[in-house]
Amino acid sequence: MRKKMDDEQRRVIREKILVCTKSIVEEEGFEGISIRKVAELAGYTPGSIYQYFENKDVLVREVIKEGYEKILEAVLSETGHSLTIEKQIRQKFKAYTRAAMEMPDYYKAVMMNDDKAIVGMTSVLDNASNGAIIILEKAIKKGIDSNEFKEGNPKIIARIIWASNFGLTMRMITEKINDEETINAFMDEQFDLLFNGLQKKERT
Amino acid sequence: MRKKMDDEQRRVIREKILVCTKSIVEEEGFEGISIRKVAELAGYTPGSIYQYFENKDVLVREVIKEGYEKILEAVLSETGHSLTIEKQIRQKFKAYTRAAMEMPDYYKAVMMNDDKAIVGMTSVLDNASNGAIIILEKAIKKGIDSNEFKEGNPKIIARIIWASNFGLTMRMITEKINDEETINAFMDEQFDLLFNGLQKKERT
DNA sequence: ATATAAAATGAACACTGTTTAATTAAACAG
DNA sequence: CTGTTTAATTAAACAGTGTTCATTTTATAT
Repeated sequence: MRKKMDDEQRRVIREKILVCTKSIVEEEGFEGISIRKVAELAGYTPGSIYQYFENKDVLVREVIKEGYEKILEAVLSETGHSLTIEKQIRQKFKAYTRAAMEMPDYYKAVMMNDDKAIVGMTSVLDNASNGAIIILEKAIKKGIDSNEFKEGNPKIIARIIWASNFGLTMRMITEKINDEETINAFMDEQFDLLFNGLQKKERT
Repeated sequence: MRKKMDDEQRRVIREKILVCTKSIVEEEGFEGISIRKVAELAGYTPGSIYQYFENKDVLVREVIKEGYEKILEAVLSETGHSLTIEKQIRQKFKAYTRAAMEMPDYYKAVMMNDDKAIVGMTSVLDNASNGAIIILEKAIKKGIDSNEFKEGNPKIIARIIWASNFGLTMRMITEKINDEETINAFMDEQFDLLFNGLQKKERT
C-alpha cells in the first residue's frame, strides 16, 4: 500500500504551490490568481491543489500572510538603537512604509481585507511583544508620565499614529507616488505634525 | 420601422439598472454584483445590459460614483459657518467620516480602487472649488501667513490631514468599530494631535 | 507479483462576463 | 389591415472561474 506522505513531504509541495501563486501575484496581481493557473505552474491538475489547500481563500490568505511577514521583517531589522525614542519610532515607521510600498499588493491585501483571519494578522502589530505599536505605546506612555506629552490614552494615540501612517501609505500607493523624495517629504511632514501635536503646550 | 429610443428613455432604463445594482450591493456588497443577477432584477436578459452599459466595470464604476457623491453631499451640507475655521474643518471631516462609515462599501471602493477613472473621482475632493481639501488648504495657508502655524507647504499638509483621516476611517471600517462614542473619541484625538501639531511652538 | 491505500486525474457542475445570430416588437407606408 | 423596416431583446454559445468526486495511476508492504 502506498505510504501516506509525511508532514515534510506535504510541506514541500505546499511550499511549491505557494511559490507558484506568488509568482502569479508578481506578474498579474492578486486578481490574476486562479486555481487552474496555479496548478499548471506547479505541475498538477486543479483538483490536486485541494489536497494541499482547503480552498482558494486559504491559499490566498497564506500568500498574503507570508508577504506581510516580509514587510514586518523590515520593521524588526530596523534597529537604530542609538537614537532618541522619537527618532527610533520615526525610522521604524519609515522602514515599514518603504517596505509596504515595495509590496503594495500585499500591503493593500492585508490592510483592506475585513476577513476575520486577516484582520487578526494586522493586530500582530498590536499584539506582538516587540511590535511597532507596542513600542510606540510605551514611548507615548513614558512621555505622558514624564509630563513631556499632553494628557491622553497611549493606546488610542498609538493607534491613531499607526492609522494615520497607514492612510498616507495607502494613498501614496493608490495614487502611484513613486518619487522617493516626495514619499520622504510626506512622511516626515506627517510625523512632524503628529509628534509636534503630542508636545505639551498651550494653544495660542 | 421601430423608433430609436430617445435619450430620456435610455436614461430611465439605465437608472433602473443602476438602482437594481445598488440593491444587490446593499445585500451582498460589491462582490455580489453579477450581470445575470442585475439583469433578472431589472427584468432583462444578461445581453440587454450591454445595450446600456459598455461592460460590467463601467456599470460598477457608475454605482461607486453615485455612492461616493452621497458621501460628499454630507460634507457640503455641513455648514457650521459660525464657528472658527479649525472647528469648521473638524466638523466637515467628522461629517465626511460619519457618512463614509454608513456606506463603508462605497467608501472603500472609491478610496482603494487604483482604476484611473476612480482615482480621478477622489481628486474631486482636491479640485472642487469648495471641496474639503481646498478649504483646509486655504485655512492652513492663512494660519502660516499670519505666523500662527509653523512653516510648511499648505498643499502637502492638507493632503496629510486628509490621508490621516482616511487611514483612521478605513481602519475603523475594517475593524468594524461601530460604537459612536469610540468613533468620536478616535476622531477628536486625531484632530487634536494634527491641529496641535500645526501650532507654532518650540519643541521642549 | 499482487493487494492495498494514497495521490493524482479528468470530467462534471454551477457559476462568471461577454458576444452574436436569431427573434420579437414597434412604427411607418401603401 | 398588411408588409416592410429597423431597433430592442433574447437565447445560445464561448471561454473562463472555483469546486467536487468517481476513476485511474502509483508506490509500497506483503
